[in-house]
Amino acid sequence: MIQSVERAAAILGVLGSGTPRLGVTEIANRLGLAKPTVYGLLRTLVAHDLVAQDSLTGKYSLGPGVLQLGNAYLDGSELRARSLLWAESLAQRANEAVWVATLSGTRVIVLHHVFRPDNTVQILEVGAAIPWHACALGHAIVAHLRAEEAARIMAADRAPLTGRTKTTRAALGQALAQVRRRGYAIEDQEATVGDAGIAAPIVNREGTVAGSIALVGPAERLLAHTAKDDLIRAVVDSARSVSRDLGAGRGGSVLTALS
Amino acid sequence: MIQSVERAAAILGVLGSGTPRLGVTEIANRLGLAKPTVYGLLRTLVAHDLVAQDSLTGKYSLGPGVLQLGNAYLDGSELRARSLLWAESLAQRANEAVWVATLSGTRVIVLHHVFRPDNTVQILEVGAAIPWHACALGHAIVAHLRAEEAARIMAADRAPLTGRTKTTRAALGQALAQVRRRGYAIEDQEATVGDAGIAAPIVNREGTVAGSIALVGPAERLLAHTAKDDLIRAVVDSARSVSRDLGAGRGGSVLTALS
DNA sequence: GAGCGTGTTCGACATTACCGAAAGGACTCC
DNA sequence: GGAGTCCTTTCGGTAATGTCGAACACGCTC
Repeated sequence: MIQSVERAAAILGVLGSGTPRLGVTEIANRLGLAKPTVYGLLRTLVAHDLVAQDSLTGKYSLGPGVLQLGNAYLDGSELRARSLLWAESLAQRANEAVWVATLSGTRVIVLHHVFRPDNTVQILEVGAAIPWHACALGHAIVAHLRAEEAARIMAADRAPLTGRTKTTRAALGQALAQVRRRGYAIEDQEATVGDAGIAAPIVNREGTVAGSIALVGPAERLLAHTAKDDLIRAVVDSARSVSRDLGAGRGGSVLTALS
Repeated sequence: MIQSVERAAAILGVLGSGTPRLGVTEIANRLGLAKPTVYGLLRTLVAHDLVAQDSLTGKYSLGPGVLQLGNAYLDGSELRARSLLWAESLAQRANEAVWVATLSGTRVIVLHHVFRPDNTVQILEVGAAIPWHACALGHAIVAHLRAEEAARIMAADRAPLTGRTKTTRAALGQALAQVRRRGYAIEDQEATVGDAGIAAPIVNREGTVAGSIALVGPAERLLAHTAKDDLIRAVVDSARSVSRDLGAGRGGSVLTALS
């Protein structure tokens, strides 16, 4: 594990989380490093456009290079490519917004977002990072990880986003067990007040979770008794279709949970 | 300039350009490094989710972390934030798509994209990287850079994207001089066959170019004699408005060129 | 104008990452 | 089926490399 690269990545992480513009001193303090160390790393990152420096204040922020890389990631993402059509079809069938996501660290990153087909103004959430414990997308993924990975993720901090966010280890463990039993995850206003989610895991050809697909929308619509079961079926069907496109066999450990 | 970080950035660059999945050997060859060196760097990048490894083939690709960073960059971008409203208004006024971009290396990165307001299916180009010499957005920016920076960028390779792409130093120099004289840039099918662009530079509070804003659409509509002058005026007005919001003074070196 | 807060430069120390050579697998082709 | 040929990965010595303390230059506030 190369130390300086690790520190450079840590700097990018700090610049990417919360406050967008930081000084050398501030970054050095947050990472517990000497100022010149951080300065050298920053200069290198600036040279590669991964970090930009405000020439007036001297403070640093992320640079346009990371956006370019992010776009390249999306272009190359097999999960995203395979889910485009199924996500569209799920959105039409359910008349709700669809998100496809994958896990990165302890957060879930939105790879694809199909707007609810009703011509209202919606903002694109592609690239958004959501704490895994606060959304159905995250539950669907983490519930099917290998035990050691799941343990590592459970050990991380779990700050509540709304009054309904589950944060205790017991509550989350129980939720995950339920996801494994049922084959889908439901979240009711744990990430955003008013919004709920229904998600199911997507499996790759090795039989491990590659991500998840979810319906996201107002809780009263998504969880209404009249619609809920149909929506769940639609989500699970879509997840299975994407998994099949990714090459997952029928006998995968996760797929059996879905059937 | 820290060597290992530079090499890590180079690896990200290689993974982000063209072929999405590469092996250790391939990357090592392209960068002229020893295999174990690349391997160590990759392991570190994988640990931070900036790179992902296909556990079946062993090959590497960009990871979800870069997408998260790209999104964070957009959230923190002052240029993007200030241009949101003006871009929307420009799109309405011109009834064409609007792009806002900034320079990264020798390419122009799209920060914001307002669809043409006609309900047709369009794909979002945010994050796309376009060679500076092939688009009006790039010309508008490079024409107003400091001489040394402009020289550095002129020195880079200029591959043609269409049959009409200008690639000679003379032709580009002449085009840039024209941009400086007129205060806007026009491109006719140099990046994409059928599409043209009209762009104007955006200036920050220090009086240097922060990016550019452009109308992008079919050449026969954008460059029609009946509409062209109105569209140019609309673009230049928008660029000036965004610049003002960014705090640019009236006496800036670039702004004078605009008036 | 003194004091504090920046971002930045310098240089010596020893930590650190580089690379050659070789090992462990997977696949193919005879 | 077994030898050949890729591939990724591991090891360990060497010297290049990045780290950090102290000091500099600058802008701001009091």
